[in-house]
Amino acid sequence: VALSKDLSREKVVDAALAILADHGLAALSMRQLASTLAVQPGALYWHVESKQELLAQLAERILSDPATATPRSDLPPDQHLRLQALAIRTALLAVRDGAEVVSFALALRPLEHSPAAMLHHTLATALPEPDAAWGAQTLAHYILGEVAEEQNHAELARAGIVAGERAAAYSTERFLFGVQVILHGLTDANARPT
Amino acid sequence: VALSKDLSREKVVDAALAILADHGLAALSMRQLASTLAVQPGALYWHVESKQELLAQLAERILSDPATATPRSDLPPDQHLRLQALAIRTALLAVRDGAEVVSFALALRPLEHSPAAMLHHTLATALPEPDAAWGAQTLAHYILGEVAEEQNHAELARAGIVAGERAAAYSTERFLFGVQVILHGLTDANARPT
DNA sequence: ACCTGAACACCGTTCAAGT
DNA sequence: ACCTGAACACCGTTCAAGT
Repeated sequence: VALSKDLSREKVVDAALAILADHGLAALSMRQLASTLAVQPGALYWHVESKQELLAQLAERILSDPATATPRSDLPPDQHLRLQALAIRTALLAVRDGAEVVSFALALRPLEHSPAAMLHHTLATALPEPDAAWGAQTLAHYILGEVAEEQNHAELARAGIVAGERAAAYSTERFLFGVQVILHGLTDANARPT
Repeated sequence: VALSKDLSREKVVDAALAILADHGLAALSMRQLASTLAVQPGALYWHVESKQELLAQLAERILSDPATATPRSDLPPDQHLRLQALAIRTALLAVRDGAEVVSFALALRPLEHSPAAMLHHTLATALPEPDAAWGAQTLAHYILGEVAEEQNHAELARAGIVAGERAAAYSTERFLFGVQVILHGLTDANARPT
């Protein structure tokens, strides 16, 4: 993407994000990344500690969009949460294997704008603890799981390993059904196990 | 594990499961598997089509336990579902990286005993379609997401990449909270988006 | 300070050739 | 029918040496 020399951490992450978006996680190797930047593989390690850390950087980038573009907070909490969930899903879908990269990064270390933290911010205005925190985690799991399945399926279809199938199977409607189920289950005090 | 020659598909899967359970997914390479079986790497490909297919076989093994040991069905559906969810979680936790292997396999191809199908069988006795089917998927995502996070964290802690932390963070109680939220949200007709 | 060149220790998969 | 030997085309990471 940037064919000139003089690497920087930013250029490395930019180029990596471009490879991820265009060709997916399987195509994102340190060696391929180096060749895109017209540089030897070892040069990358001056700017980034490891491939794991690079993936964490990519996850921050992917999540920075829905984190900044937060919808107007004058809405009732449940509507606000639906918009947030949709915004997170859209951001993950915008990059090939986005959900897998974010899931991996979340396991690796806390992220600046984790989905659970974003949702918790809103959920805390409507629920007591620990319901708000646990509910945010449950919602975040659902979002990442749903998108990861959708994208995994898309990757395998692209590789010709599974049938292409109808695109309607993973519709926004279905996604919102799950969000609605979780939100409805949360907004009842009896949800806590006794 | 089986040091004698005369390979078979079963012996290959057995040995692979042993490596997975003992050392995790990162240690499960075809070459390492071959050396465990005292055989050349190429020999494996006579008995299994690819590493992907081998992982799918492992997923079937992991899930065969909670699928057969189905709890008595004379219970009310919600109690039955809680026991099923716990049984699936236990089976996934029994093998290192179990949730990740099952998630990958589910993306690859339909499994004999997929968590969603097992849960759907019970859920269909209490809900109309498509609520039962979508609800089963939502629950399955939650279970896999919860256990995957727990296991990913454990793997990274084992590698010394993240702090060990208190084990109480991922307790059964927290898991059941999420299950309860989803079940409660499902058992209301208003859960469907309008 | 930043990058090259070259190596180390690995991968999954294929396939002629042997038995 | 089943396995070996050897290759093909890759990996992530390190590190002396250059500029």
